[in-house]
Amino acid sequence: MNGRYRPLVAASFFDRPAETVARELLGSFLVSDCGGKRCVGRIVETEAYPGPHDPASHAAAPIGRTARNDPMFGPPGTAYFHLNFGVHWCLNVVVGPEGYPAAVLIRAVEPLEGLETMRRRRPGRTDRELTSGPAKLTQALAIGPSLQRHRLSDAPLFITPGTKVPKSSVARTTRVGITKGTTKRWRFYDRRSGWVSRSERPR
DNA sequence: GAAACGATTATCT
DNA sequence: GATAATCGTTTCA
Repeated sequence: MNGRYRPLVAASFFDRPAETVARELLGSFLVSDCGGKRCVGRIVETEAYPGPHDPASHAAAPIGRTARNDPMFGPPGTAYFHLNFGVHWCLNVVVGPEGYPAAVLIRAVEPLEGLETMRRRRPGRTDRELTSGPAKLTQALAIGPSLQRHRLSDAPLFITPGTKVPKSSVARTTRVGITKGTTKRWRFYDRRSGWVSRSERPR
């Protein structure tokens, strides 16, 4: 059961350009029942990786389709988990038509429900540090590559409409931590939230 | 505070 | 063999 949260309609919402989905995902709720405890976060920061023309994408044109990026070619509304620096798992939502590699990275959420469980999973952290980064939130929600290609309309990990972020509160910047495609402003966040990862790393 | 840096491993050249 | 869509600790001001 999905409890009191109603799943998004996957096809219509996610089968659109990554930039559009990244902006509109702000304010949605990410619900995880993994590990037997319900944890809910409001999505406050995202990044778009819109296709093969994006040199920063794991599916950039020179790379093509490989074992690692294959989930990005899957149907819209499914999960793509990738490992970063050998240690951190990050969650992406696959968007656009099946067969076309595009995704939205979920960079930060604001804890709404299951705070005690998240604190137990990330001991010694302040509440702000629970979910204010792409690999922090996967730890707090106890999610990872066992959910590779999982449909994000189904338990135990799904996205629901949540509360809409007004246009005036949406900030748009360049993406964080990449070395290619650094001029594109494909990062979106809710400027009212205290859970946004501020790390804009200079190059 | 801000900035530097090491961890740790799959993936691609 | 180099690199990477990060995090957490240490170091310095």
